Amino acid sequence: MNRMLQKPRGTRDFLPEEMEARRSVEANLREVARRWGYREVCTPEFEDLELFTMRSGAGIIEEMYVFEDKGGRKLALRPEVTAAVIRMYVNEAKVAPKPIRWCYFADCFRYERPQKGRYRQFWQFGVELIGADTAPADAEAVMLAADMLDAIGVSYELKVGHLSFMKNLLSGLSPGVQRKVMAHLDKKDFEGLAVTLEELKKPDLGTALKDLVACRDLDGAFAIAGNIPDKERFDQTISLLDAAGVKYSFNFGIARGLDYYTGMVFEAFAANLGAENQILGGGTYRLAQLFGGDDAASCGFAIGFDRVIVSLGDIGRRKEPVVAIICTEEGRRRALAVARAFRDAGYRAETDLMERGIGAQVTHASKTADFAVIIGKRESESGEVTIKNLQSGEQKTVTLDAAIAGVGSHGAR
RNA sequence: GCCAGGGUGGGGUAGUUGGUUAUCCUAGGGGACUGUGGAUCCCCCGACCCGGGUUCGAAUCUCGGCCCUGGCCCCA
Repeated sequence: MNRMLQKPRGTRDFLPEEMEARRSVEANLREVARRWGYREVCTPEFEDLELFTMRSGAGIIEEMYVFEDKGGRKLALRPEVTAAVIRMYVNEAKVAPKPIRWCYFADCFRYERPQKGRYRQFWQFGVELIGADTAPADAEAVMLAADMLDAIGVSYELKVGHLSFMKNLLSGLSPGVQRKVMAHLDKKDFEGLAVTLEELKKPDLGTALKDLVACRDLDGAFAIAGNIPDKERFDQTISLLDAAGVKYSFNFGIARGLDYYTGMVFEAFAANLGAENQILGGGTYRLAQLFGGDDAASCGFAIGFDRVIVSLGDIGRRKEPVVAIICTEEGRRRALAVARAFRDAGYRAETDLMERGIGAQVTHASKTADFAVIIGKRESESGEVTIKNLQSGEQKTVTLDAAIAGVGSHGAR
């Protein structure tokens, strides 16, 4: 064992079985995105450090992979994709017809302590809806999120909230104090909250905030926080979600990302994941202006792909029949043609490369394949092939076309 | 950054009052054996996470580090 060749902390290797499972989930997500009109984009794996600090502040440098290139540029491996997509929009696509519907599947990097569902390299499947500043746009993002999670079969709870309720309650406070209060709420640290509000001589606010966080219905939220500026739009969004039959509950305590989210926010959680159980997060935001573009309202979300995979547990990979082409030395050339015929028919066909005897080839095939197609001296003379079903053990000598048809009529292992 | 539990061939394991060549299963390669060898038998391959300390001698005791699993914190 060579210690120099270990993989870096928080990264993973994926064997073929895992990759097949991951790709199958990914394909489901892609298919849902496609049906809703979201087209895939791709941005660089690393960007100017500034792109991320502009959005989220210098504090996040601690949690990023930051490095300097040979030209002395400060760069960072992307910790998320939204900022890059909006940069791309500003750079390349700000005159594209609105709304813009984009999606991405990308690996991201964060320098954090690995634990269940948290890795230093992880994948996100996300969508961004740019340029539609309306209730139907907000509703579409939530509906699409629910559709995607349903499509991959993960069991989840969807929470929808709106930042204006909390902003309403906190409007009298300075931004710094707001941030402090938000931190208390985020941790559900109501004792610390009470102390902070006592210092501000606003003990009543604590009660209202606590009620709001606990509130699970829309009327109640309006009663606690008063009428928010976006009331009409949020009402409309909610009525659209209800009409579409989306299953969700309200949570007006969703506080993360107050920095850049502007209105509706939503999150989804899986029950069986332990501490890192959030599998989706999103909301409406405005970033284009920050990156030098015209103001553009956006709404988007990202799915924590690795957490979804963990939550799904053992998922079946796509089943496909595997055909082992077995031959003797005199049949080898013809075996190549037979293999080609199976491949042309769309099947996965593998030939012997170890120059083993027929028996050993059958042994090997029994572990790795569903069918063995044998081309030896007898088959070469008759012009037929012998096909053996490796599960049932039955075999027969038939024409090549019949053998191909036979594979098609049976399932895989 | 903090806490707990771990780390023996590719996978799973036995082995600690310190003492032969580190056990077994499995996987992989080869042979017996040039048409079913998917069986049987035999052979091969291959490990004590890294480094320091104690000792005549360390997988075992000790210190530090690395990594894994889970939790805390954080979560754009």
